[in-house]
Amino acid sequence: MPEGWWIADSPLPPSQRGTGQPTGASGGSQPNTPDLFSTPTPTGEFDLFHQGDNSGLLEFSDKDSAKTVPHDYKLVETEADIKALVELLSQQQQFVFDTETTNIDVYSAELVGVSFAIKAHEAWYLPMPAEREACQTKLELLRPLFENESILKIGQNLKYDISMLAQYGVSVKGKMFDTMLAHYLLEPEQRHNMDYLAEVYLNYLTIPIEDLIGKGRQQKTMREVPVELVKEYAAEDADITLQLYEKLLPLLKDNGVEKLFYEIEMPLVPVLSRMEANGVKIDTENLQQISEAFGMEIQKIEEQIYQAAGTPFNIASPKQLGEILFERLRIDEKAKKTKTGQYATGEDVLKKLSHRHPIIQMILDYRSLTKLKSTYLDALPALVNPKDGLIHTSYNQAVTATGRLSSNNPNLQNIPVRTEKGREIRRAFVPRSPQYTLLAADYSQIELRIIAHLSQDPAMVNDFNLGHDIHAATAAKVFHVPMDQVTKEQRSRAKAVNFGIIYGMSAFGLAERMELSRSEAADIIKKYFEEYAGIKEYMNRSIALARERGYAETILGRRRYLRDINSANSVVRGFAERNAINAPIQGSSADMIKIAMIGIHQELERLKMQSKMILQVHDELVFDAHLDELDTLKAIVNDKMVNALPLSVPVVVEMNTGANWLEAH
DNA sequence: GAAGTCACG
DNA sequence: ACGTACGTGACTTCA
Repeated sequence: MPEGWWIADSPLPPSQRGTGQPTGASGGSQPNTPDLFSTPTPTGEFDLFHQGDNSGLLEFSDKDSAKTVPHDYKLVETEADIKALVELLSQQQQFVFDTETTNIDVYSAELVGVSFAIKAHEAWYLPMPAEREACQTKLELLRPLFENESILKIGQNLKYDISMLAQYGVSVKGKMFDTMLAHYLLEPEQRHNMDYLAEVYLNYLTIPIEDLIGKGRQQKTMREVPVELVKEYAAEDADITLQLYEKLLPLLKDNGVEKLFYEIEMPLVPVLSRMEANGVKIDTENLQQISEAFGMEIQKIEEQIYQAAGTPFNIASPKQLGEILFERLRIDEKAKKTKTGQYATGEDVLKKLSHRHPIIQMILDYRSLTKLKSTYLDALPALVNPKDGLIHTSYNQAVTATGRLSSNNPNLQNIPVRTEKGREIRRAFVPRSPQYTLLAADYSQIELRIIAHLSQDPAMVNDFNLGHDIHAATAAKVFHVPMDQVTKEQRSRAKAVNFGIIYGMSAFGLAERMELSRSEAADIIKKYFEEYAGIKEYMNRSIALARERGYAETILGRRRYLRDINSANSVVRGFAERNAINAPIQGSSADMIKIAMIGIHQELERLKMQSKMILQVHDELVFDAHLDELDTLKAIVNDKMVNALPLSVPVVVEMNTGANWLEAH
């Protein structure tokens, strides 16, 4: 990524956004697409392609506006036909492709077929043989197409297709357009699946996949479905994706997110695909040992809890636990209730009651141990891929409202670190072989640096420019003591305030978390804003701007629509206002690390390095670093992370290596 | 499938 | 007078 990043185009008011926008809660307002449905009735031309079934008709099941759309979906089977198709596609500037597979998990899926489209209402489907060698041979005919740098590849959730083809040694190259990611930038908080997009933007109901493979216990794989049916389904997906591309393309520009799309989100797709494929080595024996030890400890605590309660019960049931604590033991006469009327038994509630009865601490211990055991110790070993012995997480690029990634199956972005016992789990994240070591690189205080940059508050900018410990510097200002005389307590409180700032906290919220009275908390906040007046002004500006525009935006113009920002309900409006403060900060940080990831990936490729980027945890990147490359890798990682998105304060990256993730921290 | 809880940044 | 810090995903219980 080149230096000298751009400032987002000046935004259009919401009223000038594209007409195809689903709008918040009232997302039902559907754009009219008369051109699509005014297509002439089938001519003899279409009859040439009819297969003797009803493939020319798509009927709307639950729409009053049942319509007939003529289409032309062709099965391509013979080698001659495939070659002719490849020839045709290779002359295009762009094409849509979509893979059909036997499984949603790429690492246990086989290719079943590939569909293509280059213009609306037409598509091709190529079934692939079940036999691996034959499938590979057939795929070789398509390789030049996917690897052609000069053709734009269009798809819906391209990471899946790219990962799938990579399993067969085919790398998809050239510029890309993912309709899912395009829509994510336009409406990050809406859904982005194809069925939804087709309905909203094309007023079109797609064939439900359940119609083919069934659902529940007796679900089939795509391989077991008659090829004529798969053809209809797969070709439709390619066709719809093409039509969505045509709708979404102009909207990216209209909404000022074109650059973000082509220079960040799209280039990130193959990077994430590769990171997922790289995988992470887990020391499962280590985890199993800890699990056994935890199991015995849990059993002991369980008995103590039953003893203290005077009866056995299901400790994992918040309902039963609440009744034991607040009805049987009467630990708190005015116990807090949840919104459904149950007793609240969350950690923050229990902690405040821990002095009242010894059972409380036992329950907290029980909870933390069972959490660690079920979510990590027992779950992770079961997710190791038997083919390569590695764990492959999946990064979702279109989930969060702010532009962050999320990780699932398993989530590797919430591996324990805060408590002593939990932290031990990180020892089980190890290098893939003895020739490797783990390198962890994380941005230091990135969100506060972004606030300093956005607000240009002189005091905070100065603290960062002088390389001060920001929380200590804040404590010195708020508590009126010299920097070198700040106590741990003062620093810790200042840190809590700095965090609160990022989230748009209230005095009440701060008091809750710092165990201060509300007035003490209010006092600290008051002093904070006296010292950092620019921060307060920035927060007010963020809210005012969101009010005017209807959205908040990051440094690079990533938007989050805040439809409640003018709500008459102060609670609802308060949420939107805090989002107006937080989204640009959290989102700019997300933009920054995405740019860094793309830059690092390109360098690793260019230099044909063996080191692998394996994890992203919001402000941290983890690498399986080849020992011979360690110095080079560190230099690349630092350079790309520090220079990804220059701020008006220094961006600092901390790096460490170790024999496991815990030691690399 | 919702609710409650808790793991992370 | 009101409710109360941002963003996620996984597990368990229970209707």
